[in-house]
Amino acid sequence: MDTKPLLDYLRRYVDLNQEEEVLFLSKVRLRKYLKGQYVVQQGDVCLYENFVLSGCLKSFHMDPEGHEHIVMFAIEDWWTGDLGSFLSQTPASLNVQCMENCVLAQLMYSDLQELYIQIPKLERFFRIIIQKAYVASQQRVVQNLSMPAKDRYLFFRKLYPRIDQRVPQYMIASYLGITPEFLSKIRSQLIYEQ
Amino acid sequence: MDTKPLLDYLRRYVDLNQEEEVLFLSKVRLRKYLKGQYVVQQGDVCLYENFVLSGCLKSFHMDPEGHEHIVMFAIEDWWTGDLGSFLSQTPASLNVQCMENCVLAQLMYSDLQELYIQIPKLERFFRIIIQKAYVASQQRVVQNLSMPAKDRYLFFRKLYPRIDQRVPQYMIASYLGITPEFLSKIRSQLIYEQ
DNA sequence: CTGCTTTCTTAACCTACTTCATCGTCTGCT
DNA sequence: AGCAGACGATGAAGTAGGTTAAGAAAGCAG
Repeated sequence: MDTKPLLDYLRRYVDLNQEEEVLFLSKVRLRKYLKGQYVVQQGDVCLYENFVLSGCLKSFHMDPEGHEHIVMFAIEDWWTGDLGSFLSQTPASLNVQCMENCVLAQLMYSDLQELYIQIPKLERFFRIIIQKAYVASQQRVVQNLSMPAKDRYLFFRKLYPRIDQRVPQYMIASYLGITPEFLSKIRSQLIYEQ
Repeated sequence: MDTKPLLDYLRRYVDLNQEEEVLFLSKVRLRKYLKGQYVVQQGDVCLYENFVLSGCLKSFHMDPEGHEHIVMFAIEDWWTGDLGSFLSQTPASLNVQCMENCVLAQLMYSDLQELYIQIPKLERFFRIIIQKAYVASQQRVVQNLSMPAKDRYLFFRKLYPRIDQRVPQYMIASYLGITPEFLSKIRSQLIYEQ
């Protein structure tokens, strides 16, 4: 498993020379996780920003009653972690857990700070990542306020076609903010409608 | 109306010398808006990041059926605008409208880019602002998924004590994602409970 | 003070969604 | 094979929240 997908991703947003790319990669650490393992735990400081080379993860918040609320999924070519915790180096409010065996490319906070100094262009790169995360989150707020569950589910399928197949239904229900039973009902209704 | 509150805010996060502060302020433009005026309109590119010196604004998304969904409020010492649109200079998905006469300190996108070069420390400042906005947005996602309307309202009152008094109830309802009638029911229930 | 508009409340009825309980199906174990 | 545990489907009954419609308060112009 190599870091080519990460480089490809990087090159989409910022133009580094050979030397800079080597320096960047020297700070990247590959790490394997098994299905079920936690990459970030609620309450801990999120030490790494993680680029998914292979596998599938969920990030979720556990509320005081012990219910999971899935905030996002991540598969190949996505970033994951608790970005808020990572950026401010304060305790995470999210858990990030592997739903399959995963290979992640990890960037440590302190290394990233060094990289910013050595390769200022990277500031731009990470600003874009934060920005995209922010826009996505805000869009999700508006959707949860304005759409009924069925529409949110249809939107979800359009937005993440590859994830819909790969993730158990009750987790999609959690992502949508409804019960698995109701998602089941929505699905059977959608099949009937065709 | 002067820019002291903006300077105070700035100083909380970044340490500028006299010269840098003067340069920063030279790029800031004060502007008055009347009640009802739009600072940003859905579809336009958001040209300014706005610091509220006085007044009260709402940012909301208008859905295809013509319903408003309030994403956030802003009063003195808050930033407002469509941050996603501003950062990427793409069309805004939000409207920002004054609910009272307002005085805003505006920073134009191109001026901010220049400032980043002249005062690199400002990158840090704005990264923190984006970060805070992102964390708040994500927290809102989790809350909308996990809490019933009553709890969300109680949380809202705790988080924005000054805004609760200042904003008509039906807008708070829109922010919470419920109808004004239901908010009224919640409120009378809360009074009864004491 | 009067009348007009905008906001808030109340109440009856309706719907989207939840809860709970049951059953069928598919895994993977040993 | 045979069992256990996870997952999904379905249906009955309950609840959170929406809709509609009417009236009471409250702001504000004349």
